[in-house]
Amino acid sequence: MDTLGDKWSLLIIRDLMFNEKQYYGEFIQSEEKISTNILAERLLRLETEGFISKTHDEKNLSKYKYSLTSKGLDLLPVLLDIIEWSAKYDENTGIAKSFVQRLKRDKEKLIKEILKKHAAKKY
Amino acid sequence: MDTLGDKWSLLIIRDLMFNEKQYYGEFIQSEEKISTNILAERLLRLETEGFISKTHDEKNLSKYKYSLTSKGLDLLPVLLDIIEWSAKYDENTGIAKSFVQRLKRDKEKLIKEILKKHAAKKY
DNA sequence: AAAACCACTTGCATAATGCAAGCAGGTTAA
DNA sequence: TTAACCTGCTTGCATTATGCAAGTGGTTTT
Repeated sequence: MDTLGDKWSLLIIRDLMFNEKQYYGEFIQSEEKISTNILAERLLRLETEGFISKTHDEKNLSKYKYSLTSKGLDLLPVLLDIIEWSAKYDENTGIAKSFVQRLKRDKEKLIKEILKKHAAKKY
Repeated sequence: MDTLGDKWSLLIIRDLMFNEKQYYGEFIQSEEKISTNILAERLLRLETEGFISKTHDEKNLSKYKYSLTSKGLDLLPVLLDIIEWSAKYDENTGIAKSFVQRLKRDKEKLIKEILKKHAAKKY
């Protein structure tokens, strides 16, 4: 996991996975305040490594839209386990308790649901 | 996950979790070649953050032994999911196929088994 | 046509990492 | 008992990554 072993890559993927973010400007506004040059470099690298893809936004052709590939989406179990761990050990994680509840109750169902949502967004 | 979002911390935890490594010198010999200053700093940080603990080796009191705390052990599901992901997308990962098989078949049982092994080592 | 927006790029300061050597405290061998 | 040795680091310095602020080029909005 050379590509993801840095401070930012996983956060970008988290934003794509759970926070409905798709545009450069949306990542910039994330609470963690990534700087613009790093964001650009990470997006390019994640694309090069096949975790995300970059397309023209169909509603506004001058904008680019980033989305997860299947390789990226397959990180969902990892992210969910990290969330579960964080809910146990990290105080101010900002994740809704109801989400953690669902996660513990039926992770498989939750996974399917999230994947479905992403599949729907593609069209 | 501020503590683990760097190049090395998770690798150290992996070595503790799966590769039976416990001593400074063993981490140094890992294939990834961490440098001594970084290893020292990471071990201290992981200990400070409660992921690992440092004790005197009972068989050789001049040596230190590192081991995972429960907070560290609770990262096991995360690590297993990463392994599962890697087995799918990363060619030369060096993980035994039999292990990945077991992982897919019955992750829960595997988790319990690994935790048991670590519990046994403490005494 | 001017202003604003969006997705970056560039330049430079600061921080993290890599590399090689050194060193302190305990153990073993002579 | 002294010297060599092992272990777990520390130190100094070069290289690389990250942070910050400003700038640029194309597009859209007014």
